[in-house]
Amino acid sequence: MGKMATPATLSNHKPILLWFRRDLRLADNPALAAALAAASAQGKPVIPIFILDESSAESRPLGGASRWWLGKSLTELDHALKQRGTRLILRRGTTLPILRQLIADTGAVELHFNRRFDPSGLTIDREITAALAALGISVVDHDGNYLHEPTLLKTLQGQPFKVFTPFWRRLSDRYTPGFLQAAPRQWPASTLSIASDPLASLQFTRPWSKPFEDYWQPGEAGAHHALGTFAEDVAEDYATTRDRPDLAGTSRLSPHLAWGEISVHRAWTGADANAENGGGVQSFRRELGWRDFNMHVLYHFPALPQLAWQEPFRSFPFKLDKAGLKAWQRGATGYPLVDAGMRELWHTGWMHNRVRMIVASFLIKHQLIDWRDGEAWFWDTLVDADPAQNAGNWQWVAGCGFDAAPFFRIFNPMLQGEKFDPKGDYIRRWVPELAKLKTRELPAPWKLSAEQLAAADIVLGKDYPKPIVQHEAARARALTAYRQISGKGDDAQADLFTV
DNA sequence: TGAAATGTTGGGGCG
DNA sequence: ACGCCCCAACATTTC
Repeated sequence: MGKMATPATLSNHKPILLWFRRDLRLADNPALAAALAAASAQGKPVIPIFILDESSAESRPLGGASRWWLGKSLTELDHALKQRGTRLILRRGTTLPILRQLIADTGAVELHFNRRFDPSGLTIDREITAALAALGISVVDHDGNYLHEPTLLKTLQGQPFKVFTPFWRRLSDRYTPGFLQAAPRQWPASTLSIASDPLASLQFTRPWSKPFEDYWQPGEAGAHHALGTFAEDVAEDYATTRDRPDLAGTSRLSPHLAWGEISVHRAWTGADANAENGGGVQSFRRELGWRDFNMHVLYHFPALPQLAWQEPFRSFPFKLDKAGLKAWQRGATGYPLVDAGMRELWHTGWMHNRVRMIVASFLIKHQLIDWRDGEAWFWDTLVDADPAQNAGNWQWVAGCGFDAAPFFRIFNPMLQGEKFDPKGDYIRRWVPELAKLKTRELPAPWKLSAEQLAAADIVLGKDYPKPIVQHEAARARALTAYRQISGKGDDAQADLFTV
């Protein structure tokens, strides 16, 4: 019993599989810790694997920016494993046959992973668990990705939460930091030789993703570095600076959390390195709470990425406007703050949170374009794209989700610029053709005189687009459309297509 | 985690 | 001195 030494030749016969998914880290990883503990107790090797499965009908292919990040992150993980004497085994294809083959090739008897709750992931995991259990494999899943897994929190009536604030109250009342454990210093020795698909074969590059390297350090080390910077320099004032896209006022942890390069428990506890960070840390933890809430919502409403939660919105009179969608995607709406955000997204794979709300509101409410078109664009271009966060936040802005912003809350891009980019630094950075304008001239260049434009070397419609919609009219049109679906409108025949 | 329209108040200019 | 008007500042309501 117990820790009796086992000859290495025998031990290799029954390895333990450690299946990485969106938890690409060695520290604070319950599945990893359990696999290593079992291996150590039984003298077995541990084989770390990652499977890129885009085969199942319901699984959504990764977006381009996510692919770029994943390739980098897997490289980092493989590097960290090599430092410990092993390496990451990569496979691309359908999960179950790949696992079956690995088990047949290695004689593995045990599989560990951290639970996930997105619909396609859940489907695959249930299938795997049943199929491998039938083969006599011990499949062990772990709690490693959320503050509270979505299966744990229910209202007093036993229902899923539909409103964030009570959800958050319950979560933060009950929360105690979950699994935290330093990365292992070494890996169990193994003589197994297992083939791995080369990273390049997984096609992780996209033509436009090159500049991302200037802005990000994917991988576990980069994640911890980002948290350290946040705790030291940013967290204290986070409650206010997080709304300022012109400042480095956010954590920038979202892609690291999306790929699980850092544990959400580590982010929770690590944010208050300084005792003075109180208010900012509370505000940051609330954002982590939104991450849990969105997963909670997706778990209980799996159609979230495709279907409005609130039924009246399912018949919202969206416009089919390919040109308008393209203008939004390219950052050519003629509204400088909107365009700045869309260009930041394109160049860096990320957009400041407040600006995300503004550009999303603009697409849905000013342009009357389906929120799912925006969701799809973000899915392709965000390095932090996550099925729950992306869909949940788009439905929130559209006003059709759980606890959503009311539809009649329509952002005014000019006002938002004055409030949250008061010196115009953010607009000037991402829309450099407007850089010579005076700060008060920046939010609405179409209102400027010929002299003002000339002084800044701008020809409107040539150097920078004219606005594709007119704010006041677009706002009125959105409210009309909203009244129409909410049943409050007696003007159902109102012309929604002339702004 | 809005904005605009509408309502109220109070100081100051003015006859 | 007083009432009247204007309007900025603030508050409330509406979308």
